[in-house]
Amino acid sequence: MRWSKTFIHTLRQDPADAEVVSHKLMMRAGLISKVAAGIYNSLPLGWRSIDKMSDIIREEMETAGAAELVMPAIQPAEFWEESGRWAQYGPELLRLKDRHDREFCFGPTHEEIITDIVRRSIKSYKQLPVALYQIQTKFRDEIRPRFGLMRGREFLMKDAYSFHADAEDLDRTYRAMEKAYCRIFERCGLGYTPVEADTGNIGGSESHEFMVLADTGEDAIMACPSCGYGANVEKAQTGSISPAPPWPLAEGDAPSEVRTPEMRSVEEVAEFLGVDPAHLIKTMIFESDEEFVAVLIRGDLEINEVKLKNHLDCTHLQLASEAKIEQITGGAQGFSGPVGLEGVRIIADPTVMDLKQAATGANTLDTHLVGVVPGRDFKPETVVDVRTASAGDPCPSCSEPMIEKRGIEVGHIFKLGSKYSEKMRCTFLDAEGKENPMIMGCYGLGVGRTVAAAIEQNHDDKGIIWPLPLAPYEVVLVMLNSDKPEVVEAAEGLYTQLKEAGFDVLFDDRPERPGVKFNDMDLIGFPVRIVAGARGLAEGNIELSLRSGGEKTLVPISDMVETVRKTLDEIRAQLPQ
RNA sequence: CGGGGCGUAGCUCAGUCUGGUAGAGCGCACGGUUCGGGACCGUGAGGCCGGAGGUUCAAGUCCUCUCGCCCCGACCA
Repeated sequence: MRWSKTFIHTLRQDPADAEVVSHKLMMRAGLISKVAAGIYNSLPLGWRSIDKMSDIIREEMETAGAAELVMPAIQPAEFWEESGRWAQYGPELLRLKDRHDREFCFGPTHEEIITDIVRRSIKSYKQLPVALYQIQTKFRDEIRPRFGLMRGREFLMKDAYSFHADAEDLDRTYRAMEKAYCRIFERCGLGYTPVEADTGNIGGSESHEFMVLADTGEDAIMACPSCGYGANVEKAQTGSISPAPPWPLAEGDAPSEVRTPEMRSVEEVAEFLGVDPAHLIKTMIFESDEEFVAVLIRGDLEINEVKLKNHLDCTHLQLASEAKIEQITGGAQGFSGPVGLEGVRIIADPTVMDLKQAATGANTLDTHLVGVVPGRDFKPETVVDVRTASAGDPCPSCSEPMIEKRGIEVGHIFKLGSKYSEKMRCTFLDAEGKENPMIMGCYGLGVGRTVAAAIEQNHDDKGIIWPLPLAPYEVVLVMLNSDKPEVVEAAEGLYTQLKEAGFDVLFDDRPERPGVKFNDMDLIGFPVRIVAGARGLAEGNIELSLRSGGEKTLVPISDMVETVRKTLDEIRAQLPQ
């Protein structure tokens, strides 16, 4: 392709509305442009990278035994009503009506449709398993889209679904998908880590996320350097947390009230009372779908809302407002406690119940209770792990301290079980002639997000440094001094040769000044650069260099095709095939 | 939805506090000089100052309402 014939428009400055580096660079390099919040054009250059990403995904999906299909973006509400998600899904689901007033949605995911497809055709265990995938545009009306392709509302996703006669068979496909995902990210040259994950509102039993490691990642990951355990903080377990230090105050038969004016934070209260923050019972009032709950955690720890949400099995969960807290506890925010608290369920983290003596809010303004004994002075309805893991906590499998990393969730695989197949009666007859719901898995991968993550991980202050497999063009041929006929002749000739040799090459044939061309070349980040200019050609040479670094080499024009081939082979040799 | 910020030329921004007839740099067009790391000189085109109301002799600037965009939180590929 010739630069003059395609559509590449780079920006000199960072766009005002871009914050993270991948977003800035994708805009500046002319890969994407914005249409509305979270909605982007994929421009020719950007689309080439996305297309290459898609092809890698296709190859690995086929290897994993999945067949490609495409389902509609617009889906009738009836399927969603069948699965129960029409009511469950919040405003994130874009709902629309056709001219006959029939209800539809723009698909945020395709469990319902795929389940319908499979239930129509598959009737016997002999026809299982089935695995299907598509690469298709999704729409999720995210509360807050951000960071360009990192979290768009409209985005390209690969979603695969598998159907099985039993859990063991699902496990085989799940492992095959896990492996396919690893290969996809490895082939792109990305640093990633699979982690245990929460299933969110997709549902199911087991789930892993694939995280591309990047400081700008939106997700926190707890990882164990010694045994390799890794989990999203939302999901992360910990080994046993060290107990609170010995209680430094006198022990009584009942809690006693202490005035603590204006002291709302754990630190303030602990210091004032002369106890450790770990001696405090932090009491948080949450509002879920239909009720309020009081959640207790040790003062030095944090509540994990995802764990709590899963325990409560609710779709919405938020901290109660100040007014509600006063109404429920009878005291002001910051002075809540479990002693004498009635009318709400009390849920306690095990670390709270381990306390021998504790201090907590008295449900009265400016007052705390000390000498509180869990089990004696209050009894929670349930004791369950609702703690957020943090760096330094012991690993749940080997007890070594864990570290925290940040990552971009580029893939997420789930064991769905029979959640959808039961509701939608997607069943098969087993060898005994008995009807069973199929066991399902689903496997998502953000295509554009992975490309954005690749940039996040591969750039310098001049621009993108594409991993070869995702580069919009593997090779750029830059023609300098286009006013000199001998240069034009040589560059045109070389371009023809490179094309005929089958290389993925872009020919920068613009009559721009050298500085402009060099800067664009660095910004876009083509892996292999060939520069043809009067200076080198005077000696019969053309320059070759790599975006990733290293020296420029002078290559006789007649050897260039062979040199490019060798260079590309060397780069490819570094990547898994 | 809660909190914060921003909408002025194609892009990045000044001008808004203190009201007085619209600015810069880049880009674009034309002419000239340049030509291996975003050149220089000259000339020029380009604006309903996001939109609607209001206050005022006068509004980009003050007030009210709206729409859009960005950032922090809850959601997620």
